[in-house]
Amino acid sequence: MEGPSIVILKEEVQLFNGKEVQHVKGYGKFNHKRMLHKKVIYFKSWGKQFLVCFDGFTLWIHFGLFGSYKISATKTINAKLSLVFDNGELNCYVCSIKFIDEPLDEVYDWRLDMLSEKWNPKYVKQVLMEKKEDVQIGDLLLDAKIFSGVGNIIRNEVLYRTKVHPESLLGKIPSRKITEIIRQTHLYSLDFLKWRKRGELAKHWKVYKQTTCDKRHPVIKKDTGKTKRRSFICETCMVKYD
DNA sequence: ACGGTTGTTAGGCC
DNA sequence: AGGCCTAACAACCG
Repeated sequence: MEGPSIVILKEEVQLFNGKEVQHVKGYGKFNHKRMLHKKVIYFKSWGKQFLVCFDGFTLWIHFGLFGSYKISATKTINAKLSLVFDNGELNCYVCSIKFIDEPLDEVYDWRLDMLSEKWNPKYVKQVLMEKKEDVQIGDLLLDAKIFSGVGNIIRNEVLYRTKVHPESLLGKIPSRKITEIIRQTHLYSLDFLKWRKRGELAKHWKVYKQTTCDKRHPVIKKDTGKTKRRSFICETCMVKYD
């Protein structure tokens, strides 16, 4: 699940805002009692991390590659975590769970969360430029500590939009291009959010899982960089800065 | 039916 | 110390 999907989850659980947890269930090995009979103060997110805030601590949930959730409904598989309220329940499947005891402002820099109102492209660039020059931009876009919320779909589509090859090296990409990439992670995330809500995300993919690009050039599939994640590349349209 | 995957962390090894 | 690698998670889609 990428950042925008977590924002949608946050919107969907608003009916539990301020509500007391009646039961805590699930096979996850964590302290269930910690949430029992406690009130949810609010829900937050930082990139792909979903945060359920209680008085004095936060429940951290990450859905990773296989995770999913249901609200007031269940799947056939067992829930790792189930928070039951008097008006419904949140069921989480195949996710990572932990507690955060520090204040969230000490743990998270909201300037890096592309779907936060505090998102700051200049600051993102500053953090990005502290990285080594020979690192591939494709790898950097998957660094959740820089591009919080970007996943493999957003990464591929942003690189196609900006016409930058994923194997381009940070130190070789023109500064303006870097700024454009950063700006597009934000803009594409907003599009992702809009399209996902309409259930038409895949319809708008230009390269991700495509065999040809907009201009009908072939799109090649390649596992790139240290992250070895699937990249979709139009060798004609995209420039490799190396 | 089975290979691929919208992702991250933990831990071992050098 | 820190980079690099792998396993784990264990569902779902085509």
